[in-house]
Amino acid sequence: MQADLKPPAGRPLDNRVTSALLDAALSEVSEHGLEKTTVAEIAARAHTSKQAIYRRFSDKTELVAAALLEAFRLSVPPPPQRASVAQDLQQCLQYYTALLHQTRLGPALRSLVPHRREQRLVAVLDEVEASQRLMLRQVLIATPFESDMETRIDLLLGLIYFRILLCGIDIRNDDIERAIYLVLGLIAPREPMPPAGLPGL
Amino acid sequence: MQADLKPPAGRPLDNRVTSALLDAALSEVSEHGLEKTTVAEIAARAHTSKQAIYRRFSDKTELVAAALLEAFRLSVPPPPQRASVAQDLQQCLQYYTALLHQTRLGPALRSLVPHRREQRLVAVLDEVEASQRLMLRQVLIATPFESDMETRIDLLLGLIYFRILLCGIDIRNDDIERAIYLVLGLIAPREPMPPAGLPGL
Amino acid sequence: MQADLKPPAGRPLDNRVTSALLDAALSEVSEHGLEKTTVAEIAARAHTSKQAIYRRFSDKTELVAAALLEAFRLSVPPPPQRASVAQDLQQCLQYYTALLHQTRLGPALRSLVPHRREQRLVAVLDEVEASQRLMLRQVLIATPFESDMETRIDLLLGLIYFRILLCGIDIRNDDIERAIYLVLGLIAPREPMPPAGLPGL
Amino acid sequence: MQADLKPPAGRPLDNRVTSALLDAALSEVSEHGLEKTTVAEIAARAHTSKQAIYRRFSDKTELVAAALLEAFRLSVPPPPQRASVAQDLQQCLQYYTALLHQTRLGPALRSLVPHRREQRLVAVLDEVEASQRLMLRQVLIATPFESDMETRIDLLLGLIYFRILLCGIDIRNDDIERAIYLVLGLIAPREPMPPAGLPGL
DNA sequence: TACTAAGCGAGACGGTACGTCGAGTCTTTGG
DNA sequence: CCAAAGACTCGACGTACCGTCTCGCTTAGTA
Repeated sequence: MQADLKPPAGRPLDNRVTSALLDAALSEVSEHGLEKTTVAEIAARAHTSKQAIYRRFSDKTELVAAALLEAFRLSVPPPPQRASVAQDLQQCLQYYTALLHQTRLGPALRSLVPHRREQRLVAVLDEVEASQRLMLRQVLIATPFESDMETRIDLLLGLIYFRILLCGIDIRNDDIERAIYLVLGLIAPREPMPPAGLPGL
Repeated sequence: MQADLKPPAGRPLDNRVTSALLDAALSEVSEHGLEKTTVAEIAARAHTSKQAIYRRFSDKTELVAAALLEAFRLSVPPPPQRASVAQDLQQCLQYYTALLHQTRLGPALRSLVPHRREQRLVAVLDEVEASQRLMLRQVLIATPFESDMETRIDLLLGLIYFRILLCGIDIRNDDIERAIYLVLGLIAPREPMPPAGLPGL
Repeated sequence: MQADLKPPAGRPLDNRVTSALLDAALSEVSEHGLEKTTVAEIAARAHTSKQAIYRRFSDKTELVAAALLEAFRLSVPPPPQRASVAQDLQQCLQYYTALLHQTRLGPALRSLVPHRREQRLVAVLDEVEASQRLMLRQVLIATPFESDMETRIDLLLGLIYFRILLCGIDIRNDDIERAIYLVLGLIAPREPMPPAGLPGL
Repeated sequence: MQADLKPPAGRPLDNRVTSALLDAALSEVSEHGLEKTTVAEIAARAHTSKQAIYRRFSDKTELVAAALLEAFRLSVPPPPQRASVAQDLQQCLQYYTALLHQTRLGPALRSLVPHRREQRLVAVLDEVEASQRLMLRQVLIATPFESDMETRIDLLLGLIYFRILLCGIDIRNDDIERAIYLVLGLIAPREPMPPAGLPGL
C-alpha cells in the first residue's frame, strides 16, 4: 500500500557526484557549446567517470537539460514592487538580462536553441520562457496595459532573446527603458529625464 | 600591367558541382538539422564526392554557412510601397516571416543559431540580420517614427526571431499587425477593423 | 616490495578480441595480400571494430606484423633425430617448406617481403629467419659439415626462400634432397651415379 | 594495302618525357618502395603531369614494371671467360650482386617481390631470373657440373636473392667464393688462399 | 560483524562520422 | 592531338565521440 516498497538495495547514488556533474555540464556547455562538449570531458571536470553520468541520465542531452534547468530554477527573480508598471518591467527585464549575460546560463541556453527538435531540450526552453512570461503577466495584469498583453510580452521577451541569445550583444539599461516606453505607448523619457518621470502607469 | 596575368592553370572548379553541393547542403540541414547532417550524405545527394566538398570548403561548417548565405541572398524582399509606414512594415515582416517559415531557410537558420561561437556561422546570421535591419530602416527613415528607430526595429525583429527561431511557433498576420501598432504607438485596430484604418502616418 | 603495484585501472583488453584480430588479419593478408587488405574488413571478420584494432596496434602494418609473428611462433618444428645430418636437414627443410606452402603463413610472409624498409616488418622476417637458422645450426654443429656452416645454411635457406617466396613455385622433396647432397658435398644418390665424378672441368 | 595505314594522327608522344618518367619511376620506387611511391610524385619528379603517365601506361604498376625492365635490360653482364667454371661463376654472381647492391635496381626489385600476384610484375621478375639462369647455364653447360645443374643454379641464385633481396645484407666476395666451392663440390680454398688458386680441380 | 547489492573511477567495447590521401579519369588552357 | 595543371569519383586511412560493458574497488544497509 506504500509508495516506496523498495528501499532500493545497495549503495545509493552519491549526491555530491550528481551536483558536480550538473555543475561541470553547465560550465562545459557554456564554455564550448553543446556540440563541442564531450561527455568524457564533463566527467573529467567533475572528477568522476562517464558511467556515473549514464547511471543518472539517459544521455548527454538529458544531462545538459537537467543542468540548465537546475541553474535556472535556482535563480529567483525579485518580486515586482507594484509601484509603477514601467519600473516593475524594468526591474524584471534587467534581471533576466543579467541572468543571461553574466551567468553561465546565457551561453548555455544559446547553445541549445537550435535543438528544438530534441524533445528533452524543448522542455527546458519552454519552462524558462513560461516562467518569464508568467512574471511579466503578473506585472501587466490589472493595469491599463492589459490590452494586447501577450503581444507586449512577446515584444519585450523577443527583444531580450534576440539581442542576447541570437546577436550575442549587450543590452544597455536605457535600451530596455526605451523599449518599455515604446511598448507601453508612453512618451519616452528623453534625456534629460523629466523629474516627474515614470508616473504610476 | 594587368591584375589577372594568371588564368589559374588547370581545370577550374565546376560550378554545377558547387551549386549542387550548396543546394544539397541546404536541404539536408533544413531536414535533419546541422548535427545530424552527414558530409557523405550531402555529397551523395549532390551526386558527387566528399573530396569535391573539401576542395571548396574547409569543413562541414563552412559548407553549411555558404549554403545558407547563398539561399538568403537569392531571396529578394519586395520593395516598400512608401504609402503607409504600417503597411510597409507589415509587408516587410510578413515577407521575412514567410521566408523563415515556408522555405528551407527557416529550419536551417534555426539549426545554426547556437553556433554563434563559430566565427564562420556568425557571419551568416549577421548578414541576414543586417539586411533585414537595413530594410526596416528604409521604411522608418524620414517618418515620424524615426525617433527611437533602432529600438523599434529591435522590437519587431526580436518578435520574429523569438517566435519563429526560438519558440518555433507560428506568427499570424494579426500578431504582426498588433505588434506594429504597438511599436508605432498607434491605436491598434481592434475588431471590427475601423474603416479609416492604417492612416498614412 | 612487489613489482606490479598497479593493476592497471580500468577494463583490460579482451584477449578474445585480440586473438580474433590476429587470426582475421592473418587470413585477410594471406588471401588478399597486404595492400588489398582493409582494416575495416579485418575488423569485420573479427566481429569487432576498427577502434579495437587501433587500441592495440599503432597502424595496419603493426597489426599484420603481430599476426604473422604470432602464427610463426605457434608453429613448432619437429626436433632433429640426430641420426643422419642429411635426414635431419631434409626433415627440417621439409617442415619449413610445408609451413610456407600449406599454411596461411606463406602468402602472408611473401606479402610483406617488399616492406623491409618498414622497421616493424623487418623484425618479423628477422625473427623467422633467425629461428630457422638456429634450427639448422643445431643440425650441423659438431658434425663434419661444421666447416663453412653458415654458407651451407645460407644456401639451403636461400633455396627455399627463393623458390617459394620469390618465384612462388613448388619445391619437390627430391629437389630438397638433391640440394642437401650438393651442399653437404656428398655423392648424390643418382640413378646411376657417374663414376668418374668432377674432373677439373 | 599497307601495314601502317595510320600515321597515328596528331602529335606523337615525346620520347624525352617517356625517358624522364621511366627514370623518375625507378628512382622513386628504389627510394621509397612501391607502396609509398605516388604517381603524382613520379610525375612531379619528371617535371610532367599524371596524364602524361596514363597516356603511356595503363596504370602505376605497368609504369614501374617498364621502368625496372628498362633498367635491367640496359645492364649487360660481362661474357664468361670460359677459363674456369669457378671463376666464371664468381664473375657472374659478383656482377649480379653489384647490380642489386649498387644500383637503383636492388631496392626497386625488392620492393616488388611481394606483388607476385600482380601478373604484370611477375613478368619483370621472371625475365630477370630467366636471364640470370641462362647466363649460369652457359657457364655450367658442357662441364662436369652439368649434372644437377638446375639445382646448383637454384642454390646460387637463391643465395643472392635471399641475402640481398630478403635479408638486405651485403654479400662479400669470399661468401660467394665459398658458396661456389660448396655447390661445385670442390675443396674450399681456406685462408690462406693456396697460391695455385682456383685450379680447375 | 559479515554479507551483499550497487555505486565508484577507469577504460575497453561496437559503431558512426569526420577530414585526409592516393589512384585513375576528365577537363581546362596553351602550344 | 600533346603537354601541364588540377578537378573529378571512389574508397581506405586513422581519429574522435557516443552510449554500453567490464574490470577491481568501495560503500551503504541489512543479516
